[in-house]
Amino acid sequence: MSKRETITKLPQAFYARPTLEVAPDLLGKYLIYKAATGRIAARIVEVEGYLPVDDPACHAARGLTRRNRPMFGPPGRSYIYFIYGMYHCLNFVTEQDGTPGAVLLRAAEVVAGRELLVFPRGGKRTDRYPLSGPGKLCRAFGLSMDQNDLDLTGDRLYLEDRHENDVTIKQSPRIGIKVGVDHPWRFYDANSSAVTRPR
DNA sequence: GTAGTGATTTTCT
DNA sequence: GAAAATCACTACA
Repeated sequence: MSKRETITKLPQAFYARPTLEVAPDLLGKYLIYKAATGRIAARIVEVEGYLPVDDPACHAARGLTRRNRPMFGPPGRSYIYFIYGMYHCLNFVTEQDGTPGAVLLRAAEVVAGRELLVFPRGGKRTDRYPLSGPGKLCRAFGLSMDQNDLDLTGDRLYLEDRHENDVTIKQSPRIGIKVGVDHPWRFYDANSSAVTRPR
């Protein structure tokens, strides 16, 4: 306990900012999820921003739909969608209420609750299995549509600020999209080995 | 080691 | 009916 070790839950005001300000700030923060079986904590190392304007890759680019409705709501909530018939992706809603914007969580390092994670092939080789990818991450956490539109200032799913400053932030184009690739809105911690590997 | 493709279902046109 | 903010497996060098 040398320095300040105050751990604070990120307030709604943290999310109520432009997406491109929130996204890099998320690196080095900790994601806490209280599952039915216990508590999981992971350090965020890779995210992508999806903006309300000038972003054809954003789900909200074509207006409000049933799926992207949480993005149009108030900030500080979760937005989870199902894709490719088998994977879920977790986002944090940003911007003001009524303005669609979100940050996709792409990769994290588990620091607590590793034994609670769900892995492919029935849970073999759980050691050192990286949460490198949005689909993997949600599967490991057991996230599904049941956790969609949760309040991130609540107790079930939230982020902690542990005041880490040893994050080397880099940015690059986003991954897995076909339009809007020219926007470098992916942010990651260059010190982490859990970030998505380039193809 | 890299490259290519099947899986599988929700959502929107 | 087609596409989707992905992953893991298979084939081949």
